[in-house]
Amino acid sequence: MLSLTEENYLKAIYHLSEGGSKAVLTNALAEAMSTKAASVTDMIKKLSAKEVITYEKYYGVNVTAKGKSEALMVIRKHRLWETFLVDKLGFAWDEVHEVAEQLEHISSPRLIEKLDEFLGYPKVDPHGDPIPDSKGKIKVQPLIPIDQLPVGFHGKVAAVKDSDSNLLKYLDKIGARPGIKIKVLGKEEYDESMEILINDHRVFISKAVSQNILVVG
Amino acid sequence: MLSLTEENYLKAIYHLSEGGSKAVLTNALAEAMSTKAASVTDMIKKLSAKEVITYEKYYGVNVTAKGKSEALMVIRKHRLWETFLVDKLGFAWDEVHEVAEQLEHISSPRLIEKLDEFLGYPKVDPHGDPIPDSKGKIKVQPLIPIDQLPVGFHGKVAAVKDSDSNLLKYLDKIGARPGIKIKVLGKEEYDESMEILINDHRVFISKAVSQNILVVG
DNA sequence: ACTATTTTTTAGGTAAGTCTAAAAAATATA
DNA sequence: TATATTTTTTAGACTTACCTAAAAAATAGT
Ligand SMILES: [Mn+2]
Ligand SMILES: [Mn+2]
Ligand SMILES: [Mn+2]
Ligand SMILES: [Mn+2]
Repeated sequence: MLSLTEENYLKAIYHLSEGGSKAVLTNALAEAMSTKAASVTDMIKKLSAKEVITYEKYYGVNVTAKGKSEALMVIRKHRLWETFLVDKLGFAWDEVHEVAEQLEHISSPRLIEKLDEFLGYPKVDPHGDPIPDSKGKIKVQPLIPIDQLPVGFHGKVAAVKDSDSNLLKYLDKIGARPGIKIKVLGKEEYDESMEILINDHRVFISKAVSQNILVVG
Repeated sequence: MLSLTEENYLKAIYHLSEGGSKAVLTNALAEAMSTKAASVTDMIKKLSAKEVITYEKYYGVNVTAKGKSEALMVIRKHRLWETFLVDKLGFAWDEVHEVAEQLEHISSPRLIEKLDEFLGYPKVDPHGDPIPDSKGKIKVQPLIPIDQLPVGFHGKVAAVKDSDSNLLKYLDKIGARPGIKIKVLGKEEYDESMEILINDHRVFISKAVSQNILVVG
């Protein structure tokens, strides 16, 4: 149905529309896809013809119900493969994203159901991101980056941003993994750095780090 | 280096050149790729430019050392994935080929080494085909289809042809799997059908079946 | 309200991989 | 050897996904 490229565009549109209720704009999508606005306009016409998005000229695009379902299937595959790579093959969590970007396009409903079963029907991927079930149902929890939390807050790490490999390496080093207890010990107004208690260790982290550690809101 | 399409052409050329020492002809390749001769001519120019084959106009192509190595890596991936699907995910051996055709193009040296380790460094895939090692070394045993064997021969099934899903379903039903003992009980000259002893059962099989069951020559 | 700037779309073009139809080369036949 | 047939290549065209440059629409500034 959708080509590999179309799947990637649709996934990007879905992610950009998460949270915000506004339409996804051409330039934002071009930025996300590392491509040019003209290419985006070409592609959104195709996706619109395939009825996975609605498109109004100059006003951006919205994902349809059909499109959301297809996007969630790609995301399901991505996160199941990441889980496989970490849990079964022993990959580090900072090594899986690029490979999962390829594996998410393998087309075989049977494969993904068998993989899900093999992994024990995981609810979240190695970075704490929820895995949509076979019907496309996803548990959306509002997550808050810890840089926005007050001093004294304590809870558990729910997820981390999985975009940057070097960030993930550092988060792993300080023990900031999903499920780990975390407490905000202090905040520095000047540079928005903070001191946290994690894994029974006091750690100072900059905002560049703290905005990538998420707790349930 | 090579695109998905180029990988598929190269693999087909490699398979067509196996056994025979002659150059692979345009029409044979077109047939194997389910495409037209004109498309093949275009592609072999590209593969020749990338030095994975040598090409002489009107006389066909040959795989270079570099090309053989690249083809064997694709075949290695295909067979490791088939083994994963059967051994770990519980696929039947007639269900894996199409999915492996997709998975063989995933590009990640680390992934394939980890997968090999996870599977316990298998020597053959579910159909008995040898899996090239990480250096591209493959154990080539001369295999003979049992329709060419004399009455009275006994040995073990080494491999089966994995091309047709319905054939594989039937072979599985009569128990013709790699490693199973087999004996030729009788041959009928008229239609080249034969009676074999397999799995302690006498089975009559037509040539269409017997030419797809292979033993070590 | 009228420019100026930014954003988006359109126009036209490229590369990969495919096709059909026609030309060229190789092979088979008489 | 000359002709007929088969095989292969070339020519020209289509689709997908991309690009640059120019036009059009929307937004911002005065
Ligand atoms: Mn990821
Ligand atoms: Mn992830
Ligand atoms: Mn196969
Ligand atoms: Mn096989």
